[in-house]
Amino acid sequence: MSKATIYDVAGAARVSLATVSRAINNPEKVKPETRERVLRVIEELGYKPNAFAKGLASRKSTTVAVVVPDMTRASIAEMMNGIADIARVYKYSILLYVLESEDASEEDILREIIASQVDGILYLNDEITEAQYDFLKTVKNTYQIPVVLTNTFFPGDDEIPSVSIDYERAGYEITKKLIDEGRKHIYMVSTVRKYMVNDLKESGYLRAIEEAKLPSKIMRTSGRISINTEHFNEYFKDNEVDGVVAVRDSIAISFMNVAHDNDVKVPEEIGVAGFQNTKYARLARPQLSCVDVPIYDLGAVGMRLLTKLMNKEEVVDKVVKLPHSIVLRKTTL
Amino acid sequence: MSKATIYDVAGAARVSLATVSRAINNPEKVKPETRERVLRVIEELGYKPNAFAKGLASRKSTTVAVVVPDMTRASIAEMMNGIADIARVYKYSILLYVLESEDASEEDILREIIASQVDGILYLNDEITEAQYDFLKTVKNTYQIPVVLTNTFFPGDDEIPSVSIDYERAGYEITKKLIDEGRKHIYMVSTVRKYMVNDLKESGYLRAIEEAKLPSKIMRTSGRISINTEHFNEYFKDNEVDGVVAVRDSIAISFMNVAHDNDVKVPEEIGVAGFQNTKYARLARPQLSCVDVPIYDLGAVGMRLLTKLMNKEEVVDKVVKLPHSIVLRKTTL
DNA sequence: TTTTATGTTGAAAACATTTTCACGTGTGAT
DNA sequence: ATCACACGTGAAAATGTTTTCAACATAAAA
Repeated sequence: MSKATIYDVAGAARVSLATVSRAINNPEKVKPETRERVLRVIEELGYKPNAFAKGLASRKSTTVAVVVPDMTRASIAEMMNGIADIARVYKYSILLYVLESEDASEEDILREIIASQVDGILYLNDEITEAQYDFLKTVKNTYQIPVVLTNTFFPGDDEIPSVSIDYERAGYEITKKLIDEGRKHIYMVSTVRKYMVNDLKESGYLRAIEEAKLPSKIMRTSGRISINTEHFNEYFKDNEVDGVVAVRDSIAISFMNVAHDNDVKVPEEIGVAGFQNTKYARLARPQLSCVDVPIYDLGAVGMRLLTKLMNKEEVVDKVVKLPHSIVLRKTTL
Repeated sequence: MSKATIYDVAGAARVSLATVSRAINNPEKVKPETRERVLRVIEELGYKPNAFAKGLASRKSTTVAVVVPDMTRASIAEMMNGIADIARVYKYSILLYVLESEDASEEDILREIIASQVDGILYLNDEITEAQYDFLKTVKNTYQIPVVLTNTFFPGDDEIPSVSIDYERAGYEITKKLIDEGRKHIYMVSTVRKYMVNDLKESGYLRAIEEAKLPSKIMRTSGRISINTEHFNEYFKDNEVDGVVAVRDSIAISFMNVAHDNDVKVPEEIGVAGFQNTKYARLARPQLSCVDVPIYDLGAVGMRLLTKLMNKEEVVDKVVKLPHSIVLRKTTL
């Protein structure tokens, strides 16, 4: 019952351990005839190499660690799909580390990851502090483990490869769209907590607004729906608004719902746009215009890049920006 | 630089390998004084036991495999959070296996999982065929690896422990709610593809409908939004409907949007309810009434159950049903 | 004082592979 | 005929732990 070992296979195939190992890992180094025989025995016995012994002896794990802040975010889940698909084709297993909400002794987790002997690390946080980045660099350098950042990057440094999109430009473009519709009071709704990617979206917004010599206004909100609602209601009392770019689809929709309750028409009186193109965007009424972020691809390309690094293939572009697009639906003119 | 081994620690602390190992794993078996010394050296050297060697020697991995069909589903991601939290407290690592969309040679994946020497398997599919279930049983029995099903179960067999909710009752209750509002033409919107959990929701619906001697009607739709829309529009032409229970929040919302386009008022003319209580439900306008499924808990409890099994603790309830609730918002009276 | 039990430690075996090295054996070049 | 070389194979070392067993010291019991 309990698992067959390489000894069993060697015995049954009347060869040495070395040959069995080679038949599996370097098929070209063993005579076709013998290989056949070994493979047949392997099949019969249902033999599968023990991953621990293999990892120990070869000092390779064919496993990558994927570090995520919180699975719940729609973007993370979709990225995981991309990662998993590519991981499968390159035969890597995925060790998943979900960071603890706050206290997050991240260094400890990284140490644990190192102890687990992964061949590479995929880091999926949409925010990264300088300290974290530096620590990742030391991990990379002292342990020689490739690391790639997905959906973030560290501005002004490309030591750690990254794949993301040009959020600044996306922010610019979507804002520009509202400007071109003739809107004059366009707000950006961002988050209280500072995320690097949201910062970039804000800069893009600002660039477009300044270029058009319009007044800029950034409104910060928590992610919580009920709080948002109150918050937005205040705004409708006190301000005139005819356009909103939100950093997330869900925030845009929240806002739109409040607009509706205040009897202002979308998109006639106010144009609304979000970021990401999640399922929310199509379920909203009216359907939401937004920046489409190729989330799945972000994951897939990130993983692919990591495989190259792990194989010590040469990579030309260490910081890759995937193309985004603007999808226009019913919340803009 | 490169990782310190147990030898380095033993050398520096002037003890044998065995003592170092014990200081880590069975602290009570080593004199406090020596233990101190060893631990200090470990700290200094930044020593972390090599996971492979450890796994090989102990024949334990403190790793569980989590098998999921598709990360994108909102429920899966949230369950992962619960799983990860519990895994962390019990010091288990998570090896993630995302099943390939279709061809899914599931047996192969399970073999791979076994080779990877995990201590337990958490299976998160919302559907399970008899063949799959049988295979899981043989895995469990021949390899002695505990398996637990999360958010599914196999009716009429409790050999493999499971944690889910009573979908039949939930279906009954939510339908009953619409009936109690005086609605007479209540439809259930389910999926074309047969999922076990959806079957259960349907039975619950049918039980309530029959009890009230009302006509029953189950409408099947794909999950795709654009197709749904067309489909639902047809219904509005040909049928009278005053209530809808959908098997997923997103389907309920799709339906509601179509209702809106056909100028029928929710909840006055038609009551709508969904399942899950995802973020969609609160973002919808009007906010969706639905069955609240404790997704996070499903994951957490499933993982906890698995830890018990792995530690060979006795478990009293092999099939656990978590409590659900009905959350009433604005799409019902 | 001798025996017995208890607590602390080290030596060595076990875990299941990969990989290095050396050894034939046959083949083409000199 | 000899040399060089490639090919196919096996023996054994190496990988870094845990665990069993025995040894030793010390304390308690007789």
